[in-house]
Amino acid sequence: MKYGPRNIAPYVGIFARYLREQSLPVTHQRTAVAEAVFASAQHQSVEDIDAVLRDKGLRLGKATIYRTLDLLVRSGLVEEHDFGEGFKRFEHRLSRDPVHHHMVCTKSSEVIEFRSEEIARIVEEEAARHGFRPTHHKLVIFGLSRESQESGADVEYRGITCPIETT
Amino acid sequence: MKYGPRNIAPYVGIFARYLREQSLPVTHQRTAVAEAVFASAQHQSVEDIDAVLRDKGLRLGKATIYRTLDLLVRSGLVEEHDFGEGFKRFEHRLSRDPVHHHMVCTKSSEVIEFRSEEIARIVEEEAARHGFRPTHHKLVIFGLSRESQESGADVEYRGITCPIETT
DNA sequence: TTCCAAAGTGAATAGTTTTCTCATTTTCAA
DNA sequence: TTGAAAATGAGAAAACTATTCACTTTGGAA
Repeated sequence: MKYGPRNIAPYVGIFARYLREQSLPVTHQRTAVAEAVFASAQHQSVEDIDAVLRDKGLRLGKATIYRTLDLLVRSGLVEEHDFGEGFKRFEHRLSRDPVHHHMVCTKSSEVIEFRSEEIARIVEEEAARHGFRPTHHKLVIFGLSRESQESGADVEYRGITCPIETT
Repeated sequence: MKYGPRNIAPYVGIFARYLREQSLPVTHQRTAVAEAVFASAQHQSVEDIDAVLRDKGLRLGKATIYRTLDLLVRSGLVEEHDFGEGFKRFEHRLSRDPVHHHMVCTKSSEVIEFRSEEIARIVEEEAARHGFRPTHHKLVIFGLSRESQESGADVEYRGITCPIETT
C-alpha cells in the first residue's frame, strides 16, 4: 500500500508552508519530526518516532513531539490512528491511496491496509439519512492475519454459549 | 436504536450463568455492575457506571468495575467502544440490533447508531481478499450532528490549502 | 545585520485512565 | 460448617498525554 522510500523534502516543504500560512515558526524540531513521519511507511507510535530521531542524534522533548504531531494532523498531512493498543499511531498521507482502512491482527499486531470506494459511498448515504455532516470516518477490522492463522493461532471465543437462559 | 427500559433480570441471569460456566464466583459486585450496564441504553464510561452504582448506595472499587467490565466484554454481552475521547465506553448488546455502527458528533459528543448489511458484506469480502480471518469490526463516522449544524457549528478546516508546493 | 516581541522548547510536573499489589473478605462445593 | 480458591478494594503504580514556566529560537522590522 505504501511505495517505498521517496524524496520527502518536498513534503517537509509543504509542512513548512503550512506553518508559515498559520504564522507559526518553522523550527528545526518541527522539521525533524515531519521528516521522521514522512520517511516511514509504518504506523508509528510516539516511541517509534522518538527512536528514529534519537538514531539521528536528535533528542527532542516528548512535549515537542506531541505538539508537532498535533500540527501535522491538523495540517492534514498526517493521520492519527487508535488500534486499541492504549496509545496512538501516526501515518503520513503521502501514499497514492490517502484514504484507506485497516485490518489489525489481534495476535501479531500486523496491519493490512485496504481501500474501498463502497465504504465511502455508504458513509455518505448513512450520514445523509440522519442529517449528519461527516468529516471523516474510520473502519478497522480485527481478526487474524494469514500468517497468524498459519502459525496455528486460533480465535478463542470465551463468550456465552447460548443466549437463551435455560436454568 | 435502543428500546427503553426492560426487565434486565434475565440478562443478569445470563451473565451469572456465564460466570458459573467459567467457574467464576457470582459476586454482588459483579451482579451490580452488570445491572448498571444492562439498565442503561447509553454508551457509558466507567465514571458513568460508577456514578450509577453510587446513586444506588454502592461504592465498588474502581478495580472491580474494570475487572467486571472485562468479563462482560469477554462474555459477549457488552461491547467496548473508543470514540477518541481518551477513555472507553461500554454498551450492552441486548438491543434488537446487536450489530451496528456509530456516528459521533465532534461538537456535542452525541452518538447516532445505524445499521448496515452492506458494511458486513464488504468486511467479509475485503478480509477474504487478504486471507484475513475477521472476528469483528468497528466503523465510526465523525462529523456534525443535525443539532450541532443548526446551532451554528461549522467544521473548521485548518489543513493545507493546496498540496502543490508553489514556493 | 541587529533587534526584539512573539512563539517554541524541554525538563519537570501534573492529569487521566487503567492496571497491579496484597491483606482481608467472600464464594461455593464438599 | 468448613476451607481452599478466588474476589475485593485501597492505594500504588504504570502508561500515555498535556501543561507549566524559565530559557531559547524564530522571523519580521528597522
